[in-house]
Amino acid sequence: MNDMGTRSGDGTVGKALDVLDQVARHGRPMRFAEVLAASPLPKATLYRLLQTLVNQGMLRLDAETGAYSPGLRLVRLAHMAWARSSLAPIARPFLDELSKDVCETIHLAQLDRGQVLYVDKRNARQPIEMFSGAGKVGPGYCTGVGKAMLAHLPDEERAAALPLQAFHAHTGHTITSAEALEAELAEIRAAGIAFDREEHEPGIICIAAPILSPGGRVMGALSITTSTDRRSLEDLATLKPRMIATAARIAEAASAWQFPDRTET
Amino acid sequence: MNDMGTRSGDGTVGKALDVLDQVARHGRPMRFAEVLAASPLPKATLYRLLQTLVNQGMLRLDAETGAYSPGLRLVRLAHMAWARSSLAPIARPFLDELSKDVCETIHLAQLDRGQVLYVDKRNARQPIEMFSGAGKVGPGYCTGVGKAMLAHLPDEERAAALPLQAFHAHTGHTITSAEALEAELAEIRAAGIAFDREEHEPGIICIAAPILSPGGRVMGALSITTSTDRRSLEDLATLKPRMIATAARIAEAASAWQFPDRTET
DNA sequence: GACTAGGTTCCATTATTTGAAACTTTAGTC
DNA sequence: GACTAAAGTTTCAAATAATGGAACCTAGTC
Repeated sequence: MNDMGTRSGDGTVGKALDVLDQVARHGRPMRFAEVLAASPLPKATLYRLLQTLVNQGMLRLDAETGAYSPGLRLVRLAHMAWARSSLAPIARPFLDELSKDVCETIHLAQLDRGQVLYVDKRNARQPIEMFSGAGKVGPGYCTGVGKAMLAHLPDEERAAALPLQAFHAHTGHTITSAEALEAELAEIRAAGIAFDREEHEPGIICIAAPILSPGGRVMGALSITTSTDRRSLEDLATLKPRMIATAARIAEAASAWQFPDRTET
Repeated sequence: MNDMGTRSGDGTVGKALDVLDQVARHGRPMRFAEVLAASPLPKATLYRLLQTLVNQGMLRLDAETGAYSPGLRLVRLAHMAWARSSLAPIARPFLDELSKDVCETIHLAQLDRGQVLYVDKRNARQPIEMFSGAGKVGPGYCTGVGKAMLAHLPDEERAAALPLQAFHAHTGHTITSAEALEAELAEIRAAGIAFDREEHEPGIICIAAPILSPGGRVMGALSITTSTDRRSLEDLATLKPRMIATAARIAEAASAWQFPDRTET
């Protein structure tokens, strides 16, 4: 039972996926030398790994520039992941309804290794942009959905997730220590709702509710985001019952979809 | 020399990705025994591979049921793949414009191992369903976009792609042999446009144009789909100039976007 | 309570990965 | 255009990690 960093260590496959992540995370195509510089692996090893990944369609190697970018096979795989392992398909009707009522940006998120993974989104007015929402990642410690989810994690998992937070001070309101975050999470747990008080971006606030399974496990969270010049925090707070109710309905739909009847372990 | 199926053979990583595909392709969560039955790998090997994939977040193992489903890490990775390696972000404004003009379903697709991978979509009227389009796969030999892309593939790649086609007779109009398809592709190449004449679904027709790079390489294709009771094929054919023009503009935008900057220290 | 099928672990064997170094190609410079 | 540095590719013996048959659990069944 080592399990120290939860990350790499799973042999060749782990290394290959690390490389894949590396290339995917980087904002633009990477040349071999760039990947090499960013990786602890020796030249030859990296070279063969990249070759394999390209061969498998997980990476694309531009013939002209010799640069690597994430491959389309990922898109294919993710479609299934999103359609089957995320809350998005289940939550869709509820988000639609909520979106029609409050004309603000709505996010549906899940937790992935301590980070917020947005799986669906409704914009205030515009037609929905496709992947622009789904797949995007955000910090856990300074977003409404992130804190809502972290707050309701079992102690053990929360303890594992906190060290993964960057605690970068995006604004003057950002929580920048694990201790302060723990205190905030306790409050959130008690209140049943979380707020983002301009902790991620100045002028941007949000209210977020966790989506909890009947057994009390966090499945995800949803949030309504707005800006300080449109609404106040107090104003947002009035949406609390609405949020809680929607979260509950999503949770219900999700567990109904899972298996007819099954509570905790 | 070997290269028999272009597939697996890349050592452990290849095997792991095969397993991942297996689980993702399957419509619902798979128990260990199911995966085992569908895989050539021996029990112990498969077991460790699945463990690794779960550990890496590529698969999710439901603690209650012991069933595997695609993991959320894929969604995260795919977001980057879609945003950076697909035509979708570049083509978006052009699709929007086209969508506003002709009120029909529009698809943007790319080729992935001989299959059609839809990367974006505009519905006739409804708000866009998110992943419903992006990530979905379809057959190459009996869709407009599929044929448009196959037609413009370099000989060598086309020869590699044809054997991957299923040639299943979805309707009475489906092309069911490689020879017939080759003939059709030649025509498409000459005409510069492709049609789906109820080859995939009865009553559904479409017009599709390839998106070709300045160098003549296929980058993707776009299509307008409708049903026989709304429009005729002749009617659709009138959209040809519009399709070609839009495809050209997307190609232009894409090649302009290709190499924004070059070397770096 | 014995049986069976699904799931997990063991461990000697073997194949695969490894990585320093040599080599080839490409891009940059004088 | 020859020279040089950097990037990219291949080699090969050593070492590590993957393999898979079989034994071992565990939970559900008759």
